[in-house]
Amino acid sequence: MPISDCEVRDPRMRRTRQLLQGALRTLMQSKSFDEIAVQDITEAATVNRATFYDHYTDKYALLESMVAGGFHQLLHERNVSYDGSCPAAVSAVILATCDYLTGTKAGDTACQRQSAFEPLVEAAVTAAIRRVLMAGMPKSASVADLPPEVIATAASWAIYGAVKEWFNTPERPSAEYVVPRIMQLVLPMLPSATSIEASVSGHR
Amino acid sequence: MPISDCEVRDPRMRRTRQLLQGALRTLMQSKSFDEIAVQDITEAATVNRATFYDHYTDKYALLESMVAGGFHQLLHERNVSYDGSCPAAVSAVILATCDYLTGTKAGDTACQRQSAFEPLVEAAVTAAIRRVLMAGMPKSASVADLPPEVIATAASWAIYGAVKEWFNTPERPSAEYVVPRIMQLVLPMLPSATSIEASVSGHR
DNA sequence: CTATATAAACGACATAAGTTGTCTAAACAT
DNA sequence: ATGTTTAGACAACTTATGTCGTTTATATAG
Repeated sequence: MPISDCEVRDPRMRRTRQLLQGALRTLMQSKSFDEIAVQDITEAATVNRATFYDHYTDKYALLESMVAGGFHQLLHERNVSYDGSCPAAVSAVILATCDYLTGTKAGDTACQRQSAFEPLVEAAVTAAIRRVLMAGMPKSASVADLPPEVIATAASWAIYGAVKEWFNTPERPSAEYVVPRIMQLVLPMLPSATSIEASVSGHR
Repeated sequence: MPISDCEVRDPRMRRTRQLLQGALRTLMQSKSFDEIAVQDITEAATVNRATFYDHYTDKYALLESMVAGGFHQLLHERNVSYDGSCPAAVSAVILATCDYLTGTKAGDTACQRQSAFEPLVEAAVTAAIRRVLMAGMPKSASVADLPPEVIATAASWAIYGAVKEWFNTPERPSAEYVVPRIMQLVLPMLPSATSIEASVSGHR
């Protein structure tokens, strides 16, 4: 039973996990994810195949941890703190999701383009988005008599779904164009937005 | 290369595919999906293992086609026509999604409970929801200057995400309770809802 | 009813996935 | 510095995956 990726004290574990992640990263530049065997990864990482299973249950788990890590880093680079105010954070998260899919940030994320639509990756990304939304949400907030968890999940999936569809659009407009529009689409779902809506009471 | 599931003329193909689906259904009542090998499925279906690959590329493809079929049937039982008016259809779809996850309708769907959260299944369900939403959406409609495809995807993901989170809630309320609330959460995303909101201009 | 085509059965094969147990080496506390 | 703890290397093994070619049975058209 492999151990969680974050908070790995032992430098040996850090080392091998980084080797494995780096190997997968490299391999994904030439092959698609499901063409890559565990053996390929371990060979590229100069790590024994059995060792792989000491860290991840399978190659999907490795991919998932890479994605989660990459996305979190992307958020961090954009200074999206987990306790930021909601509307600004939402905008940043949407933009980060766009960047993540398009792979604007070379290096870390470029390789993930091909596998971006693997359902497992999607699950990892929505989970990351959800975490941000939950953090930026007033505790025990409810929009339609629904608990914050439900709202956060729905909103995170909506964001990812919208960005994904945008990404798939041929001749898609720029991220700068869609981000505010997706935000407009999603904001009504979020508690702070409702209060804004209530206070303004007549918009545009 | 296996052929699409719908419109299979040859009764031999129908037979074997039904056997395979039934076998997976049965097996999933005792094992979780990833504990099931292709060999297990074919043995239970009294079908040669090689034959399996004449129909599905792998066990995930089989699962996906089962899910899509089951969900569509569930919608059909609820008389959700693909050209129905939006608000009513949305409510029905949300309810159908709840039913699908809880497996209220025994037989077809009960077995899928355990694997309901497999990302691949989720992708199949959201795709099915999206199809309904797209059908019930005025062509070339746009909410926030976004194309209907983006809206439909975002909404379908939001619906599934909300229902999923509700389903995971310990001591969750009844489906009858959440459905209208999830609807309230999601409707602002949809074109017909915006017009309603605009006309009412002061809710509740 | 017969001929054709098409699907399933079957066996065999190569490759990949996981598992297990032992031994070695690196980390870290005292 | 030393001993205990824990991770990695390695080999061997079991099981599962996916493919191929041939043979047999069934469906359907004429």
